[in-house]
Amino acid sequence: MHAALLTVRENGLAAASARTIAARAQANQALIFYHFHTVTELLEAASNAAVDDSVRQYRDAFSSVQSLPDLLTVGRQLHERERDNGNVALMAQLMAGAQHDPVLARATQYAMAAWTSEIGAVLGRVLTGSPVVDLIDIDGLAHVISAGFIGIELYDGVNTAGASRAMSTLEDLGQLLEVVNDLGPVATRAFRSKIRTIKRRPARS
Amino acid sequence: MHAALLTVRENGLAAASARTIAARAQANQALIFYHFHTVTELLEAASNAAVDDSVRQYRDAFSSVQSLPDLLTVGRQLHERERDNGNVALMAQLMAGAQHDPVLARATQYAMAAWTSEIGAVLGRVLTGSPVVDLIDIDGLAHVISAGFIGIELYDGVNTAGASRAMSTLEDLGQLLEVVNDLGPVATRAFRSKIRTIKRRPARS
DNA sequence: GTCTATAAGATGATAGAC
DNA sequence: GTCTATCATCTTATAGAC
Repeated sequence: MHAALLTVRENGLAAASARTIAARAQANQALIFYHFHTVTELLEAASNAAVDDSVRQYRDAFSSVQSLPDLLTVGRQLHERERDNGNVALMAQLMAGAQHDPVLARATQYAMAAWTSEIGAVLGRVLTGSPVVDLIDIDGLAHVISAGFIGIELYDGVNTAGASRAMSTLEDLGQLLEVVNDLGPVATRAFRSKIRTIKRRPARS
Repeated sequence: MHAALLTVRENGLAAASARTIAARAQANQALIFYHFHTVTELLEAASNAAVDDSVRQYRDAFSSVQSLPDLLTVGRQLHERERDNGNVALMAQLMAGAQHDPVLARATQYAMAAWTSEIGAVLGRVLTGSPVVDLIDIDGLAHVISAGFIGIELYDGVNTAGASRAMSTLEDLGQLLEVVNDLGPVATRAFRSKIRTIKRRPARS
């Protein structure tokens, strides 16, 4: 399972054949089919275990978050570590393969559900009572963040400078929420009333 | 070229072999190598042509955009059409493959540069003078939007409900910019001063 | 559980006839 | 430019010895 994840992280899903993975593990190719039936089921088992492990590692950091600036700090640390150890690239590869493979689809559903529920819980705790929740759906925001990280990671492999700029801007958007969150009572009232006029004329179709 | 794009869109990059593409075009497999040298170079040529075509189609709509609400409307229409015709899924597949293939990397660089420069130009026109540019880098925002669409499209193949929620929230974030943009003079001043205090304590490492 | 051997097929790419 | 035929290699997956 370790060799399977290493292969996808370093060489991509296309290179993750039974023979390549087995060679990396110094094991026999036939063992993969004996233990996991198919290569994709091996990837699923390995991904699920890795996700459980990563999420468990961040549970403490998440539960200590009490404010939006806290969350931005912890979120940045988490993303940097997960990106550096290749887990985001791994997820991106699996998700691309998942578009046409039901087993990989199940694996990525599991991973995304695990992360978005964690992120959503923290966001909910930090943003309750904030004027931004009048406009922004918390659960939707958790999905945007998770999916956005995947997109930016893929972009990073193609245009590193552009991706790092995108990451900075994503953090700036978090700071924008922070600014709105901390407006004084007068500005907050103006903000809320402006939201109402926009909601009366929704841009969504 | 048409058959190549259809294959990637409908069956994924893993299925885009010379034989599969040629069969779809009712052509001979060997012709691909005669005309394009390799399969990935065929994909590059096809993708570049498709991107040029799509961008040209939207140039008029983009140039008519004069306000942020305009942009959100045009942006939503553009994304819906590009998603429905499979161009976003195509880009996502190519970008995933681009992580470990220099030719596909070149193709996706071309595509992303074409889109982000268009989006960045409109954003710049619409947001100049707005208080949000004190905090948000326009070019970075264009990259976030492009990469974000890719991520959400991949997520859509795995969790349709979650992805549609993410898309709605992305639009709500656009509306948040609109709200901030349209605050009265008093609230705008409060907003700008709050940005300054946050920038003095930057969250970025 | 782990190995060898092998089936049965797909793949990129080329040589050479037309 | 287009075709057939082919090579060498890789693929998943299984049968059967140990």
